[in-house]
Amino acid sequence: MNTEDKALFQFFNEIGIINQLSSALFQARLPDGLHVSHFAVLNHLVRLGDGKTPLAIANAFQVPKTTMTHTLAVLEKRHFIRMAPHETDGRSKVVFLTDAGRQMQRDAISSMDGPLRQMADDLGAELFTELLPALERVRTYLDTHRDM
Amino acid sequence: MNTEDKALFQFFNEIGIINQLSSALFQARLPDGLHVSHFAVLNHLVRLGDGKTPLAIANAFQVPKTTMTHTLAVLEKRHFIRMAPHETDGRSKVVFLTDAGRQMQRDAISSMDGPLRQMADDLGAELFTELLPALERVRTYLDTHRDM
DNA sequence: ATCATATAGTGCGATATCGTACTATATGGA
DNA sequence: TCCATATAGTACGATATCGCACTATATGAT
Repeated sequence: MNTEDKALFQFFNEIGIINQLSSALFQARLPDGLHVSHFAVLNHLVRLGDGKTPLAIANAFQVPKTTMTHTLAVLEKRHFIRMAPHETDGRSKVVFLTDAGRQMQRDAISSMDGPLRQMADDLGAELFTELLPALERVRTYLDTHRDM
Repeated sequence: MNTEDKALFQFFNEIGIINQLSSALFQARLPDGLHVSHFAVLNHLVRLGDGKTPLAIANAFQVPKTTMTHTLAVLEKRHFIRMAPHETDGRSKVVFLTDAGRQMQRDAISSMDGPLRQMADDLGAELFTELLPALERVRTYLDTHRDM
């Protein structure tokens, strides 16, 4: 492992730790025992629109479809989403947000408002905005090289 | 949620996705069904030295101590580590790497060599080295503001 | 139209993660 | 010394994640 490799290795190490710390932080703030993975799905549907198939959502998060089946079952039991049969594909389903689901997403977002603002104050929002383009490059690359 | 908050939110979103994608990538390459969390502990002990207590390791990864108990039990069953009583504190233990554990860490490292080099070639190693200082700032901040 | 193959979703079992409660030991003050 | 409190680790149960196998439906070739 040469110097370049070490840098990349350390990069993913930092990513992992930041993910762990920030997830724990968000988790502690989320209302009503909502899990981060549940919020992520609600947020995805709000941002990109609902009516997506379970498989499409699983692919978006790069998790196995069995995992998404479980997550969606929890969200449905809590009445944050509802599942309908797919219009043209009898094998498939489509996922819709309920009013309660949209409300929960808003509540979750605002529950994170405090920590986010604190971080922006302490570290400066530029730090994050400047990192974003590079992170997006890495993310896009990984997304298109899943079988590397 | 204002524009600054949105940038921070998107930042942590990117971090989460990159973590998911890179973990999946590493996981698929790790030898012998080794889990990423197991490798992380072995790697930690190699890099920072063994003889640490389970609690110290749990704190380093910011996971609950019960999680670390489980992880260490798996590593011990596989003979990658051994646990010894603490010299001066009867409540505590210390964790040591075995030769097999050190060997497994080396094998795991080299199993990731291919993808890492590929990424360095495709994206440029500078991309990662330039991001590192900022990421370290964020990580250190989160680490010292766990109860935010 | 038939059939081989691919795809969407689920059931099930294994493992990882985590919260709560418990035991054993340590520590500091009366 | 005695005791209240804090700390290290674990047992146990709940949930999340994931791989494998299965069913139902779709698609494409003949």
